[in-house]
Amino acid sequence: MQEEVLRRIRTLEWAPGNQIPNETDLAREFGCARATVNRALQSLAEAGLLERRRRAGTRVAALPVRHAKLRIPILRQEIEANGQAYGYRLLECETTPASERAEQLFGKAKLLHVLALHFANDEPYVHEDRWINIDAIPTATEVDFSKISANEWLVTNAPISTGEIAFEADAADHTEASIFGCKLGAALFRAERTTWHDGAPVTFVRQTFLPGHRLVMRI
Amino acid sequence: MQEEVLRRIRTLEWAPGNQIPNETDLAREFGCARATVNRALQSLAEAGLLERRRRAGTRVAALPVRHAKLRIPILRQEIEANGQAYGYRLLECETTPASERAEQLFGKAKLLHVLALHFANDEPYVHEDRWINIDAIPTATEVDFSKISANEWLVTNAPISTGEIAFEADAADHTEASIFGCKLGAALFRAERTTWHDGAPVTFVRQTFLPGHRLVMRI
DNA sequence: GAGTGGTCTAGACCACTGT
DNA sequence: CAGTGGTCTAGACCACTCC
Repeated sequence: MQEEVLRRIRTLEWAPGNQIPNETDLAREFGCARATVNRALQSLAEAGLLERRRRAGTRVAALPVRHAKLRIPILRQEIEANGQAYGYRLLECETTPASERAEQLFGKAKLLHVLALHFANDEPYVHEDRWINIDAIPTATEVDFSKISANEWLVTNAPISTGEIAFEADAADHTEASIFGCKLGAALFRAERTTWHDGAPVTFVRQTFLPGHRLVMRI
Repeated sequence: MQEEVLRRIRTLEWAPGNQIPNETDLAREFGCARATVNRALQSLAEAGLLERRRRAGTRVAALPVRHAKLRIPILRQEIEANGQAYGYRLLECETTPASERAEQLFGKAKLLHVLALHFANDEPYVHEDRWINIDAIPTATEVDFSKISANEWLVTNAPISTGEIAFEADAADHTEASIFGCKLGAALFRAERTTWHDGAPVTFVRQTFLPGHRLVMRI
């Protein structure tokens, strides 16, 4: 049923921009209940292939905005899924005044600053620079982040509601060059993630990956 | 209903790894039909917050793999959505033997090679290097890609079933340095997309963004 | 084998919105 | 205001899988 609809879209039998029959008619044609048609079409709409509006009906998306789903695993899982041995080392962990960047986000909140390295087969894989809002998660000060990565601890101990993740390319600074053994200014892949709970920022982390890292998604 | 479940997960009232009541019980508790509970829980499972298995029941994900949805818009839409004027220029378009990289993917297929620039407010925004499998889309040879970008033409004229997109940071080569007015070796953000239809590769495109570009997603 | 989620049906009412 | 999708109910049967 959903596959037949997909086929008609893909073969351009139902061309981009065109309206398709309404749910009741499709239900009759396929000999199934309207609820079944509804689920199938909603799923395709969510995937960006259809555009649905009440009264206006359902159309094949003219410029289908494809959606890719990005799995954001814990780094340990990502590394172990690649068949490599995971390692972790805490570099620095202190309550400290916010950097300029962190202050923009957190304001005057009390912050914990955590620097750490994640290893794959004993090679540096990610350099992590994290700020944690102590006002939002007071128990964070009692954790020994040399034993468990902030990455994993937060996942199970911080109630998180929304977040944003951004990716960019940037030049390696002195620290990163020495960590990854690359040249100063080499192109590195960065991910910056911010999470909020109840409108308050909980943590901001900048993860810098080893040179040559690729982020891959299926469409 | 879904919100109440979400609340219990977020406040750790239902802690990671713990089993939650089954659908029938929840339906009774919330005074709604089981189908309603089912939809709510399935939606949360899709978001990575719950893990569901028949007979074993539903658990709060121990290490919730968060999913971010990446919208992959047509470049024109992306640029215009930023309130900038979209521009496009074809640099080169010819049927040509595959590059080493392209040959890996397409084998001996007949290929069209398209080089183009996308502009935002007359500034170079993306450099696009694309290979199109003519055997898969014969009509591509009849299109004037100086008038419409391959990006937009393919979306409405190529039946696409699956795809993969990868992001990486890379050093600017001579061409890119002169296009974007940056230094040789500067860090640039690249996206490489491959699409297939019926198991055959349709197109491979490498898009290189202007220095400082960020890809942002909500979680 | 029994209990769980997965999926369907048939029907109902509602919310929105284009005409 | 009429037609569309959005969502719910109550019930049924099935598929899987853990015990």
